[in-house]
Amino acid sequence: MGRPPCCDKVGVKKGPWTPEEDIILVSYIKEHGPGNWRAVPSNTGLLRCSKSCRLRWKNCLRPGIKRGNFTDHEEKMIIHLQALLGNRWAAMASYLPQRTDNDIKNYWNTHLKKKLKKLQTGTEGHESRDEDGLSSSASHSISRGQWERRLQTDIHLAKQALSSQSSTTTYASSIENIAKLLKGWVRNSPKSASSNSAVTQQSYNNNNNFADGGGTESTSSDETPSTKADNKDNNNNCMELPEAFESLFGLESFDSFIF
DNA sequence: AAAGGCGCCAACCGCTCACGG
DNA sequence: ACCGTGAGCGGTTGGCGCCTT
Repeated sequence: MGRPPCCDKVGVKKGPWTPEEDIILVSYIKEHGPGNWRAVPSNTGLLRCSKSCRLRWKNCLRPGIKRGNFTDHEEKMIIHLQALLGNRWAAMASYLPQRTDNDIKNYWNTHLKKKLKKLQTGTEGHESRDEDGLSSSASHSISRGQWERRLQTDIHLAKQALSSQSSTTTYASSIENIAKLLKGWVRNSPKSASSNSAVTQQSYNNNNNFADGGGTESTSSDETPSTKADNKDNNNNCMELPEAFESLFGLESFDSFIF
């Protein structure tokens, strides 16, 4: 007998998460706390593998996540950290607690790599760079010790910024995360706010970007988006989402988050 | 207005690590 | 010391929306 796959390929749902699934996951974690991911699918009835649940929580639902544009300060920190740590995204994320490793990785790959490449071509021949376009260990001009001191300063500043925001990154923040996701869903689904899960999921996932003031302000409202094969198995008895939200988080939560 | 290309990001995949038996 | 299992991590991909032609 070989080693069984980490998750049963049969009966495991893949693809974008629906609001219903998010709510189930968050309410489960509210009760049991994050961890023991193996038990999550069986205990919640979610047709997702443990990895998928962990990732969804970590990258989208957990409290305190900041989305949207990176600040100059964050950008500089990432560049510093990348020079110091290499592509250790999780380690970098520990210095930027509001950002996920996935976010940092994506930002590096889509923005910073190019930015640095441009800079590199601008200063061609002045210093050697690795394949990511970085100064090799960013070293020749300043010492590692200097980098680390600079980093410590940045971390200190970041911590100050964090503590000034909220001392309690509580479970409420993940409610807020879902609310923000739902906000996009509501905007895009003026007609069918309930059991048409195909519409629900499509609109929902099209609006996962809840950047500070930078969310996708799509106003398209007339078309039912195409249904993907993956969505076929969406059940028909899903709760109306605002209701589900409110029943989980309190009667007025939904309105207060959405409006 | 339509088509194709590009950018972005959520999610998946496969590997490694950590830990308990 | 070895093995099995779950968790975590980094690389990669898929697909949607926007932009350009």
